[in-house]
Amino acid sequence: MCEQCDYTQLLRSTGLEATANRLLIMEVIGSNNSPLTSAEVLHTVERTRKINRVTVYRILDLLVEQHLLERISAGGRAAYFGMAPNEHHPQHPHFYCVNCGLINCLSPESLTIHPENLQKTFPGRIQRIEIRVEGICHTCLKQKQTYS
Amino acid sequence: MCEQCDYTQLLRSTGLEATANRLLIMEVIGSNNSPLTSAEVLHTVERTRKINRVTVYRILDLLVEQHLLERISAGGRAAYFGMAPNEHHPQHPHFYCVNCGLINCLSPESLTIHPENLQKTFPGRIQRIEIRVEGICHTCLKQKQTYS
DNA sequence: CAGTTAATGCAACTATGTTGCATCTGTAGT
DNA sequence: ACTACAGATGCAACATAGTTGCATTAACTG
Repeated sequence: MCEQCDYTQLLRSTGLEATANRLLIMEVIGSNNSPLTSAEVLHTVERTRKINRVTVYRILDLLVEQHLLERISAGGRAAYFGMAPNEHHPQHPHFYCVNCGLINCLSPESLTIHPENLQKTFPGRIQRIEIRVEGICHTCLKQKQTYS
Repeated sequence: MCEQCDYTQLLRSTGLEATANRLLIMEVIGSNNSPLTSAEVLHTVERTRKINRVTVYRILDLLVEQHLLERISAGGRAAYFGMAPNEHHPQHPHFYCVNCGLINCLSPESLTIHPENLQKTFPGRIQRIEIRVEGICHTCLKQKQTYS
């Protein structure tokens, strides 16, 4: 997803120490082409370095809070984490396959939204609009005749 | 949210028995003006009738599967349940307050989406598009000067 | 009203995430 | 380099949301 990002730079810019764990987690998420769950992040990082499950949760929370990562809710219970929108990564919708649980990033232009109406009348503050497309992915469609 | 729906009718139309538990759960969700968690449904139903937690989960799953209810993912871990779009209830976006956890239904016209581009190029089947607006609600804005 | 099927209840379990506190690490000041 | 401190990490225990297997009950069919 991101080869152009300098993670150390990104971390420092928010005032956070660029520790080995934080860098590794950003690299794992940044180089994957779709969002990952905390468990997936944990297991991937563990291949490189011993790390505690709780540390992963805490770093993910911290990075979401600092707007370096984005928390994406899928159909299931687990949250997914991807790069937050920045100069290299525009915000984009996600696709969730209700059959196999796959999460995919859709291109930013694939769905456009017009929040002008909403902004006029909504009394709260809007920070982010998440668009989630649900359905059956290409692979599941091919495998199960039931769906076609 | 819904006074015009005949829940017995709705259940029967999907081939499900209209049991007391199922009717009650549909009434609880249908008459609330924002989506509820399974725990909220459980506690509300319990005021009328003894019911098991697992039964609530099973009925909610069943009704979502039959497209009578809609599962909405909020920022937190718990899923929310609301009436599925039907003739009385057009699909609509939801607002989630990241501060207090409030979930609100937005008017169907408040945000419009144009899925034409996506349909042209997406190889899977699209069943539903969920739009979630995240931010800080009016009440939290008023209470916390930090946000303003 | 007997037989059958679907619905519900109960207990135990899994997955995901959280908290409190102890320990370690990295940085700043000397 | 040494010390002191703050922040980061680890560990154990806990909390919450949801699931599964199996026994029991309720509802429909003839």
